[in-house]
Parts: sequence; C-alpha cells; structure tokens
Amino acid sequence: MPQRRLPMPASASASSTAPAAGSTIHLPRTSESEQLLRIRHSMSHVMAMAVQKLFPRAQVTIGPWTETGFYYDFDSPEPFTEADLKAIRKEMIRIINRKLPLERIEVSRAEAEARIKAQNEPYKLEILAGITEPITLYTLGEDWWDLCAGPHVAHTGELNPQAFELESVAGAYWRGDEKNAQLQRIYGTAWETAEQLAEHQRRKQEALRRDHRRLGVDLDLFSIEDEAGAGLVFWHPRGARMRLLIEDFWRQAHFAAGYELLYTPHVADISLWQTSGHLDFYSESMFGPMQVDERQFQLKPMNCPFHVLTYASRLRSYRELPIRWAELGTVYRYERPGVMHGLMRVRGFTQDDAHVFCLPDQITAEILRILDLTEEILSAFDFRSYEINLSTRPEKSIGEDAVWELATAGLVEALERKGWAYTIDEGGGAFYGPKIDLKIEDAIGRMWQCSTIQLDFNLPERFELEYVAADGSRQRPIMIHRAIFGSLERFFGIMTENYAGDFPFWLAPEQVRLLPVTDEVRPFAEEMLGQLSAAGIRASVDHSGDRLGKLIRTGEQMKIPVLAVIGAREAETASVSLRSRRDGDLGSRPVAALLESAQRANRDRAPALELAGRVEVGA
RNA sequence: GCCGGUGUAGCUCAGCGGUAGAGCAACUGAUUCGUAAUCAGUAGGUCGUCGGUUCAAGUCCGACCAUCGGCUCCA
Repeated sequence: MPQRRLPMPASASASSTAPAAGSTIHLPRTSESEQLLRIRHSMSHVMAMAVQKLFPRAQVTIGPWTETGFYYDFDSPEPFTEADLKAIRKEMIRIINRKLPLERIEVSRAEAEARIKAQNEPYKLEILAGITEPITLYTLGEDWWDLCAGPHVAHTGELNPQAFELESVAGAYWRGDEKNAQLQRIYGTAWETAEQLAEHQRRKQEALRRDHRRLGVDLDLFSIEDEAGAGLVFWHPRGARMRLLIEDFWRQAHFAAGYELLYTPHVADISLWQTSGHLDFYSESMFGPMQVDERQFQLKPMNCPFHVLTYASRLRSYRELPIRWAELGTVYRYERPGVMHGLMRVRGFTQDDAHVFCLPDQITAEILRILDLTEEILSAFDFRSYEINLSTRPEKSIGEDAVWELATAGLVEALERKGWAYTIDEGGGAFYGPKIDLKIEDAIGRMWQCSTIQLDFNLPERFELEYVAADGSRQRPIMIHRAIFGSLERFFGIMTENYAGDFPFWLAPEQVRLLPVTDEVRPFAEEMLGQLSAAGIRASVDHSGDRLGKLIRTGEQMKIPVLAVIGAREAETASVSLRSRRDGDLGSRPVAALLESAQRANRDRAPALELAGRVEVGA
C-alpha cells in the first residue's frame, strides 16, 4: 500500500509557515506578532489621515488589521480609483517620514462625543455608542486622531516606508450589511522589512501562477462560455478525462465503503420542494420554476429530496439500516451576478452527495466510517492536513433536546475515536441538526472547506420517513447528509491550484507524449502509441514537425509528466529516451519497461513513474 | 445585487476622434533536426453587445452582458 494512504492525524490549526516553494523567509501573521499588529494598526491610521488630507470630504469609519495587512473603510462622495492609491501612498510616506507620535488618550464619553461632533464624523459617533469604557483615542501628530483601542507604535518612524503597499480598492457595506451605506475600502499590506514585503508579493505571484482559471485555459481543461451564461462549466477533453478518473476512483472507494449509487432526475414537480421546505427557506438560491403541461417543475438545487423519495418508495425494515446512498448529482443554484468565480463559485455543479439512513445507535459508527472515507479520498489528492469544526445546536432549531444531545454526542465520539483535533462552534449548526465541517490545507497554506457531514432531523419528519422496528412499531430513521469533495467543480479548481497544474502521473490527462526526432521514426512512434493506448496509458504523438527542443518545450509547458524522445537509435532498439517532468532526463529504457511502470503507476495511483536502473541503448 | 477596474485576432498586449497592429499559436513551404522556441510566407478582428454624440467612434457618453479585485452570500 502506498505510503500516502496511511492514516495521518489531522493538524488542528493552519500552519502559517506553509511551504512556499523555495522560500525560507517566514511571514508572521498579525495574530502571531505584537509588533506587526502595532504596525498594521498604525498604518491604517496613517492611511486614513492621508486619505482625509487628499479627500477632505471623506469620512472615516473603521480600519482594522488583517492577517497580512490592514484596511480602512471610508464614506467618500468621490470614488477612489486605483490611480488614487499612488497619491495616497505618497502622502502616507510623507506622514511616516515626519515621525509623528501616536499617543493614547483616555477620555470621558462626553468628551469623545464633543470631539467627534466638532469633526462631523457620524460613523465615529455610531462606533462610540457601541463601545464601553474605557474610551480611548489615539492621536497621530497634532491634527489627526481616531477612536481606537490600540495598540500602536510609538511614532510613525517605526513604520517602514519600504515595507508597505496599497493593494486594492473595494466596496464594502457599513457594518457588513448590504442594507447600509456603501463604503469604500482600501486594502493595504505592511511588514517590518522590505524583504518581508517582497516575500508577500512573491506569494501573491505564486497564487496567481497557480490560478485554476489561468491553468484551465493554458492546459485546455475547461472553459466558461459567455454565450451559454455565467457560472456554467464546459469540461474540455483533458479536463473531462481527469474528472472521469476522479469519479472512477470515487465510485470505487464508495462501493468498497458499503455505499450503493443512485441516479436521480434533474427536475421534479415543484410540490416536492414544497414538502422538503426548500421553497420556503432556499428559494432565493433556486432557479425559477418552469411550466410543463399543467404542472410546475423545479430544477434541483439539492439532491436530498430525491434520495428521501427513493427511501420512501417502499417500506423499510430496521434490518436494512444503515442504508448508504451516494450520487454524483448535478445541481443548479441561482447565484447573484458578480459572485461567480472560475470553478470555485458556479451556477451548475456536481455534488458528491450521499445520504445515510440509520438507527440512532448507529450514528457514531456511521460518522466514523464517513471520516475514514473522507480521509481516504482526500489524501489520494495529497490533502492530508485538515481543520475540523463541530457545530452544535443553534437557538432557532427544530427537534427534541434528547435527539440533539444524542446526535451531538455521536459526532463528538466519532471525532474522538478518529483521533482528530477539532474546534467547536457553539450554536453554529443548521436548524435541522449538528454538523462537522472539514477544511483542507493546500500547498501554499490556504484553507478550503470542502467536506461536510450534517445530521438532519427535518427531512425525515417532513417526508414522514419510517422503518419497521424489531417490535413491529414504525420509527423514524436518522438521516445524515455528507459530501467529501463538496462540489466536483470546486474541488477540481482547488486541486488544480494545489498541484499548480503539475498533476500526479495517475491523474494527468496526457501521461506520456512521444516526440519523434525525425519523420523516419514516425511509424515506430505510432506503433508505440498503439501499445501504450492498449495498455490504458493516456499517450499521444506530437506530429507538429518541430525540432526536438521545441517539442520538449511544448510538452513541458503542457506539464506532461513523461516525454519520450524517439530517434533512430530508439527505433532500432525498441526503446525510448525518457524525460520526466519531475526528475528530468531519465535516459533510455526498453519500451516494455515504460509500459510496465506506467501501468503500475496507474494501478497504484502513483505521483510519478518508478523505473528500474537506466539502460544504455544504442551507440 | 453593490463599489472600483477591465473587455481589440485562439493567447498576451499596443493603438485612445480620421480607413485596425505586434509577438506567440494556427496554416503553407523549406529544413530531418537529440532534451525548453529553425527559417520564410499565408490567413485570421463588423475592436463584448445595443443605443447615442460627431462630418467621422476600439477611441467620447449611456445602458446591458461578461470578467477581475472586494463587499454580501455560499459548495
């Protein structure tokens, strides 16, 4: 068994020292560094002062630090543009160079109110009303101050004018509520040293290099077509090939884990969504209904009602439980214009959805099985570091106390038995049941929530699901929803960014590309292609007629794991000269050796070919 | 949906009132070549869409669509 499938404990927290490919500079997060916190806090004040100097009509609101910098929200009659950032930045440098002191002053509520009123800053007044004593403000030089709890640097001389940058302007709502005034937010980043700033920018570049939208075009994996509409994904042959491999692996793992697979319709009579309750609490995320004959149909935003109907299609016995049904179900959800994002946020996507119907005393065992399967599937894509969250009963919820307690205890016990660290989000569960969410960490330290396990006391109730218990009575089963990838599209995007497009051998859409050096060897290349294809290896011959250097360049740009150079020497000896994307030139091997190792790699879902010792062929 | 940016050939971009340009890719020809770009030629765009201003609009204005960075929301 390959090492990557061994069980590994989940890490309880995100690591900020994430592997930043080739870098040794540590970038502390704000929450890890008192000095950075001061710097960023003060930077936002400096920025606000600069903005008010350049835009006197701009009113200040709030300006907190973030993990990599800071922002400040303004209410300004004139819109800020990216070009304005340059001027603001220059003004900030001027302020920094004046080495202005930042002084903490504790004031009475009345004095704070008087000072704010003198400046006509209505947002500050609102903030004041919401805070408790002691009320503090920080001055910045003689003319500027802001209501703030601190802490700050002693004077702006402690701020490094070479270690900050203003990054973007964005809209934001006062207090985060879209019913409130629209404010303008300026984001900045600030560090102790110019080197840290450079490293931060290098990481941003790295994220850009890994962007799945970029790679989707470059590697010809998928596209989103204007003509068809936003948020609808077209899987190109290469992307579709990968998706099929992912799905095949997923199906295999599910059958092995005791699941059966379902196929259910994409639309259904709208009454189904009335029964399920989605029409009441989910309709704003649903596509509108469509009229068919005398009935109204609804495109599905979720698969669960279909699985529930399948359950209810006949009488169930307690002996049948647990029932585990999974489906790669494509759902459509209405997303507001402006929120779509590559594969990460779309309007049509496929969930790897499953529902487990079980007895109350089976909860723990079923959750544990799901955790095991989740780990097996995620680690196959090299996601081995998790952050787990358990969400408990919210105030507004349905169901009996005893059921909630039993279910929550079941989730806790499963996590304990799995040995996974987790945090508890008290009251963060859905109204219909507690849940476990799992985030995965990618190669550059970002966390992504994909998997979710939710208990549901609502749907079995609404659809009056039953089973016949041992004593002949009718009982209600427990229902568990779970998804591991969450959305196949989104997972594909995350995975693409995680690998930066350098997919492991088993997953690569094109595994081996044969590069004929001259026209004379094309027939041999074709013959070899036949052998590779017959052995289930995804291969092609590059017939562009370019010179070898170009063929290799093109192959490398397409991130093909194995390039096989075929010249006269190779054709004579039935061999290939292999070049691996990961390990470079591997030297010559008999064709049979390539076949054998590629087949083995596919079978083992290996990241790369493993070849026996180099064989010298030819002259 | 909201704020700001962007939309010119398949891709990356230049042109910013006066009859559309480059590099790469594609195609054709020559070259038959040994580990990240051989040379030459050809073709390709109603400049996102619709409307307006103007003698004249990729170029100015408006609306819409898409997209990028955010907000809100979320798989």
